[in-house]
Amino acid sequence: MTSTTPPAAEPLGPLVKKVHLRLLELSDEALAPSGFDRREYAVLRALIPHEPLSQQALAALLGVDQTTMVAVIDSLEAKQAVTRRPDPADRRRNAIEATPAGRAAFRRAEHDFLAAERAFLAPLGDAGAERFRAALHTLLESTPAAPKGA
Amino acid sequence: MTSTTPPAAEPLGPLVKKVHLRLLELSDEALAPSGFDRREYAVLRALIPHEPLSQQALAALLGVDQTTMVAVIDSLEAKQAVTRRPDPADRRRNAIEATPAGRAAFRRAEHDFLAAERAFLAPLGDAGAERFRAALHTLLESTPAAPKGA
DNA sequence: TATTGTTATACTCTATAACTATA
DNA sequence: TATAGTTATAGAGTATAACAATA
Repeated sequence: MTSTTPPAAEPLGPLVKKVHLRLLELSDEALAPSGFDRREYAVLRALIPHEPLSQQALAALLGVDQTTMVAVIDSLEAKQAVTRRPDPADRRRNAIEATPAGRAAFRRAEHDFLAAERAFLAPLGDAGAERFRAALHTLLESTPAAPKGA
Repeated sequence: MTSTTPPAAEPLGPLVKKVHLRLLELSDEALAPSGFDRREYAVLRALIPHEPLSQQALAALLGVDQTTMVAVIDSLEAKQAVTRRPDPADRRRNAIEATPAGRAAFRRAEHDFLAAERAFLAPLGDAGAERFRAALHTLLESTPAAPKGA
């Protein structure tokens, strides 16, 4: 049927959720060769331009719990992608820093990851992809969105 | 390079996730007066145009587990929004049907829900909102996306 | 034997609380 | 006293497995 004006549009929530789930799948696939999972990738991405950072700073940057960050750093340290050492200025803090191998592995992972994103957005065309990204930002900026604690 | 070209765009996954979370908040707020939660609303929405339906049919329509559906129908039945009765044609099945009160409550809930969606999309403008919705559909249709079991 | 609905169980993810060591 | 990191625990949400009734 061509002239179907849908009497009831599909709710936005499930629609966005499906897109999100698909992105999670694509991200997992794209990152698989690197050996990093999504969260490790996100931590490296946040860390590398600003290292060294404390675990607390990383947790705040990514908006995740500190207890979660402990586990991610544990894992990245076991993979020798980052190092933990006491911050000389405040020895309660851990100064997290990427190793050279960690930085190189991240660059490779980022290359694959960005390629997967481009492939995902390709059906929208260049302009459409830009509009889509911009729309997401607009929607987020327009809604204060209680900061989780409130 | 000019100093403003973003060297690394924010990954799409977290961006879409934030939009999704915001939509969940808005949906909860919009549905609060009705007394239905998001899942109950989704079941009523799927049920009412096609009732009666079996629990299995509803679960398949919504892409959720059958065990989850049991709990949702339990809850809707307790609120006297739907009735369970054995399907005469196959007494293993439950024929789920909305009560008149359930249908009326759903219509009110849907009114509030759709208004909340419109308000959320308002910053994009009418055309932008349509493009955004269309982009979501395009992205989903373009990616086969392993059907969860595979 | 297969299927619908049900219950009980396990698993994942995340948040909360309590502990330590530093400040 | 307060803070960074850690650990242990509990909660929400969902999936898996086994069971009863029916086909």
